[in-house]
This record gives sequence, C-alpha cells and structure tokens, in this order.
Amino acid sequence: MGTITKALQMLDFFSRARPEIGLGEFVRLSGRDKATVHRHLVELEENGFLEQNQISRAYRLGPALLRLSGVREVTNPIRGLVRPIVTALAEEVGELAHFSVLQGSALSPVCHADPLRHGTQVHFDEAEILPMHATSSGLAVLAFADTKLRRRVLGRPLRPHTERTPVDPDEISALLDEVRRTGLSRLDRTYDEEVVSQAAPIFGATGEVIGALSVAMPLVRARPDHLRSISRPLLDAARSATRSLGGVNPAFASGEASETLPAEHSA
Amino acid sequence: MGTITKALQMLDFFSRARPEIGLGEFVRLSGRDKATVHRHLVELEENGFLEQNQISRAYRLGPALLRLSGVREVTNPIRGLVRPIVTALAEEVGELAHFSVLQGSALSPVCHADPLRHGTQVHFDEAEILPMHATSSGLAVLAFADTKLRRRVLGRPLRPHTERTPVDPDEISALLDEVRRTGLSRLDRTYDEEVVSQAAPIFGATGEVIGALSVAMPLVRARPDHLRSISRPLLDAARSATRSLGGVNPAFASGEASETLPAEHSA
DNA sequence: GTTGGTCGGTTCATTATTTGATCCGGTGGT
DNA sequence: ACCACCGGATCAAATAATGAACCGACCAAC
Repeated sequence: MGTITKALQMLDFFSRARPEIGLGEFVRLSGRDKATVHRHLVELEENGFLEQNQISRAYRLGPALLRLSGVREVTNPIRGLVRPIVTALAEEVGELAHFSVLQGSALSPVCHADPLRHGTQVHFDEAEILPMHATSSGLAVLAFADTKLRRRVLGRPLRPHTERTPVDPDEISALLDEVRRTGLSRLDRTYDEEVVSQAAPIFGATGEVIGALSVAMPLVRARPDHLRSISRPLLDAARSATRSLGGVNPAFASGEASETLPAEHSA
Repeated sequence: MGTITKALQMLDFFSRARPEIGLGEFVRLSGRDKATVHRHLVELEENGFLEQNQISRAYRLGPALLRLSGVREVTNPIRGLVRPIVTALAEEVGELAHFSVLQGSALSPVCHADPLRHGTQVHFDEAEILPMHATSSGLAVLAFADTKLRRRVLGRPLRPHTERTPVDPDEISALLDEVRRTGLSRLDRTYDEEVVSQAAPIFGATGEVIGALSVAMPLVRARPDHLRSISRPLLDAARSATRSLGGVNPAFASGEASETLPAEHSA
C-alpha cells in the first residue's frame, strides 16, 4: 500500500460520532506506528485536509475539503441536483432515503434525508463507506456494473456484517439476476441487524451505473405492504435522478421489466 | 516535500475554469515526472479523491470530497452558519462578498455570494487559495494572527501579483498597524489589476483569528463614498459571523477602535 | 496508408524516502 | 511526586518512490 493511501485512510476514521481524533486514537484505529501516523497527520494538516484544535491538540477535518467539494459541486453538481429528489422521496414514503455513488469497489454516500416521522429511526452516517455485497444500494449498483467490477468485488472473501449477509458469490449472483429482472434490490438485515432496505440504480451519461438511491427502515416497520408501497416512488425517484444528472437508463429500463415489481422473497 | 503533499497538491490544480485535467496536463502543471504523477493520480482515485471520465480518461474531483466535507459540516458547520451572513452582506452592499479561513500560511475560501447587480463583476474562484500578503482578507487575518504566523509569512520572499502588491515586510507591517487600529483592511489592486477590496477578521472561541470576511468590487465602482458605505455593514457582518461561530472578539473590538472607520489612503 | 505528434499508461533498476524502536520534554490528572 | 499521555525528534534499516525509456492507441496531415 502506498504512502498516499495510508495517509488518506486517516480521514476515513472521522464520523459524526467521532468528529475529533487525537494522535493516540489514530494510532489505535490504524494500527500503525505513532511516528508514521504523526508524520502523515502533519502533512495532511499542512495541506488543509486536517486542522488541529489548539487546546486539545486533537485533529478534525480541515477547510481544504470545503474548498474542493465546492469546486466539485460547481462543475459537477451531483449533490445539489439529487438532494431535492432524496428529500422529496423521504417525505413521500416517510422513511430515510439516501443517495450513494460508486467509488472504487464500494459506495460513498452523497446525501440523505430522514423525515423523522416515527419514534425509531435508521442510523445513517454519511462518513461510512458502504460495502457492495451487504447493502441494497450495493447490489443495485453491482447488478448493472460491468463484469470487471463484479468480478473484483465477488473475487475477494466477503465480510459478513450480520448473520444474514450474503457472502457466497453464487448466492449473490442469483440476487443480482433478480435485481436485473425487477430494476430494484431488496435486502433484509444484511448490513445492520435491525434494518431493511431497498434500492434502485442511477445511471450516467453513457448508460453506466454511477450509484444508487435507497430507502431504509427499521425491521419493526417492514411490513410487506409498506415495503411494496415504497417501491414505486423509489423507482420513479431513481429515474428522475438519472435524468437530472444527464444520465440515460440502459435498455432494461425502457419500459418492460421495470414495470413489474418484485415479489416478496424474505422479510 | 513528502509524497503525500505532492499528491494532494494535484487536487489544487482544479478550478471552476479547469474542472477536468488529463495526465499530460497534470505533468505540465506540476513539472513532475509523468510516471510519478500517474501513480499519484491512481492512488488518489483509488481513495475516491479523483474519478476518471471513462471516455476522455481525464480526471475530476471525486466523491470522497463530498462525503468528508459533509462530515465536517455536520460536526463543525462553518459554511452553513456563515453562508447566510455572506449572502445578506452581498445583498446589502450590492457587491461580491466572500468568507475565507486560515489554512497554514494562506487562506482557503469557504463560500461567496455575488448579487450580480452590475454589468461588471469580480471574478472569484473558490478553488483558488488566497495569499496572505496580497489580499485584504489576508492582511485582516495577519494583523490579528500570532507573531509566529506573521514571521512565517513575512520571512519568505513575497510574490508580487500586480505592480501594487506590497512585498516589503516593513511596508506590510505598517499596513497591519493600520488594520489593527481600524479593525478593517483595505487594499487597492494588490491581487488583481482591476479589483479593490476590504476585509474584516473573524475570531474563534479563544479569541484567535480564524478567517476573514471580505467585500470586493471592480476598480471602476471603487469611489470613496461607495467604499465608505460598505465598511459599516462589513464590520457588522463580521461581528455577527464571529458570534455565530461561537467566537469572541479580542480586546480591540470591544467598542473603541472599531468605531472609528479608516480614512482613505489610496484608491 | 504512412508518418509524426499526442494521448494515457507501464516497466524496472536506481535511488531516496518512509519507517518504527527509542528517546525527549511538556502537560494534566491523581 | 507521580503516572499517563501528549506532540515531537532521531537515525539505521527497510521499503517505497522515482524517472528514463517504452508501449499501444488515437488523430490529423500529407
């Protein structure tokens, strides 16, 4: 692993629950030597990717991220375009919705919205990178990804996040066939013990899959009719998102298969 | 210079005007070897800081920046708090306003607003890192920074951006005294040939300076009375921003000096 | 169709940088 | 006074970065 990657991985330890991290904690989290970690942190800080709390000496994410994300949004405004769609979807179905984009062999959250209409909510942390095989968004993307990516993801041993996480490549391939047939992926407690979710793929300008739109809810609310009532708004929102981003749905979605909603198969 | 810094600097070549950059252009811009640059780009891409246009093979800023800036805004919502103040200030004075924060020995833009009320506008690119010595924001920060930072900035040879850019440390020190007296910095064509600007410092929780709020306008509109009419709203907005961010103005601003607006001294 | 320029990307021996055990001095809590 | 932890510095050993040369693909001109 290159030095650059090691340094950049330091940034992934931050989350809503962990907004500031000290040197010692970085060492514990990364398992690397203190001197190494310290040098990496200093270099990240010199470039504005981290900044130090002057009193506690702990590090937090730096201003360069704001600057660069601003540039990206100006030239390629994914978040700005998708956020209203995500918010509207969340309002319509009354559950947490989120949009994530493909990043390497995983998914990177872009935005989410929770209407907070119930006593229990799904915990969603935008800092967390989502695995492909254990999330409905991941399967929605994987189903329409090119074979190279699919092989790359399924070729490695897959980590079970819960007892129900699919880790057998053949089992996943079967799920992917289903997703391709219906245009929608549904998973039940495969990433979080208490969460059921469904997702639909989003496509780019050349018909390649670039991410997924997803709705997640606590297990206690996952009654079949409630799940079914969400599929149609989710698919509509996904098509709208693809259109907003200047993308085109590939052949499958031109009318036929996507009209047939999936039958229940677990939950 | 460490490998990490070299790689991260690749990201700084992006701007509104240059949203996608190919390998060859990176080589030209950075002056480094092609193989080296390519490896750095690949590693940045693997971590989501860049992504590649699948057809042109050019690189653009990646999704990880959205994810991380989102985390920063949730835990430390500078942009969200300051944006309304910047927008309101720009509306009130009818000119471009922007807020930038201290990053190392320079300033990193956080947000800007332009009411677009005139035929000519100041060009402002959020991707550009602003130098301390040539911008009104920079002098506003420098005037209230600790001596270590001041020495670091003034100790190096300073690049003249225009004929009028102050590059002599003694000359700058005199300007800083003026800024401390008035709580406001004013500069005339020191960064851009056609732009006049003024700025006020913003402070953090321990009274340390963290950034500056600034208003800039084209030279043709920089009449003394127009400039004067902007100073009061700018100072008010700056105080409001410091308060919103949970900061405290250090001694100077408690009433006396800041009430006296600066006399014209050039323009 | 051949040529010459450009593009992104790869190779591999040489070299320079990163690495980590260890030490240091300061600070805050007990 | 003590301990634990912090950020920071040192230096030989190990590892990773480097860059000249190379490759195939593409494009436009002749």
